[in-house]
Amino acid sequence: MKLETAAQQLASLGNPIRLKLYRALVRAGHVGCACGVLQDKLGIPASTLSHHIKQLMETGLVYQERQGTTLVCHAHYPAMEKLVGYLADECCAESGCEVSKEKAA
Amino acid sequence: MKLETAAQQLASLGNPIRLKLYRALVRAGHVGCACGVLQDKLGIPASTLSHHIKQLMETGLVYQERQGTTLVCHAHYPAMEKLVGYLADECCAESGCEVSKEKAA
DNA sequence: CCAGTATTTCGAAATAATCCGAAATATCGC
DNA sequence: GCGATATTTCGGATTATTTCGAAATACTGG
Repeated sequence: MKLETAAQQLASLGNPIRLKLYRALVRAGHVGCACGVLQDKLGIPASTLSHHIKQLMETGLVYQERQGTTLVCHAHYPAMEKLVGYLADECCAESGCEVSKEKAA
Repeated sequence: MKLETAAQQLASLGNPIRLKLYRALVRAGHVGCACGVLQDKLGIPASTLSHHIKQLMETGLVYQERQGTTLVCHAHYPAMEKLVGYLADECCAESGCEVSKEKAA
């Protein structure tokens, strides 16, 4: 994974609205969540929400799928796994933290 | 962990220079790395580097410790573990991804 | 306490992000 | 194709981030 890509994904999660939005999608699981529902749930204007969803899609953390007249948003789990892996990758190589202990086990 | 805190930490990692810097510290392990060494390693002006280190310290991902005349920077592993945990927390509750399989095991 | 090295603060310009209303676009069922 | 519903694009004002040189500050060793 490229550092530049990871930085963009982290930046896209580094905004309270987008993080809230992303976590709502993660919680929604594989059925996803419609833009309109997210709008109601988060209580923010449609144009602002659309802007943030777009950013999350550009970094590959979220994708959309049309179902009838609505667009359903999904968290792209593999992308998140890769990102977390990238962060944990070199984690605590020398300090023997929990994460590295789990890796060793 | 507060969403606001997580967002700030993610944002602080969401910049190529800071991510590179942070990963250098992670790789350095418990011995850490002096500001001056980081400056040479990353090849960026001291004032810019200081600015980015400050941001990482404000979010709690990095801390400094004085050793003689130099300031040594350290990655704060527990903060990273909490952040990764926050992201993985609700990950794939319904989709059965790798992470949730590991959690179940 | 002075010289020397290490790091931060200041200042200021360039660039980018955030926000949201209004208008535009997309899709479906009929 | 028309009307209804859903979502995005546009415009632009406001605020925040990034950058780095120069000056200021912090600390140690002697």
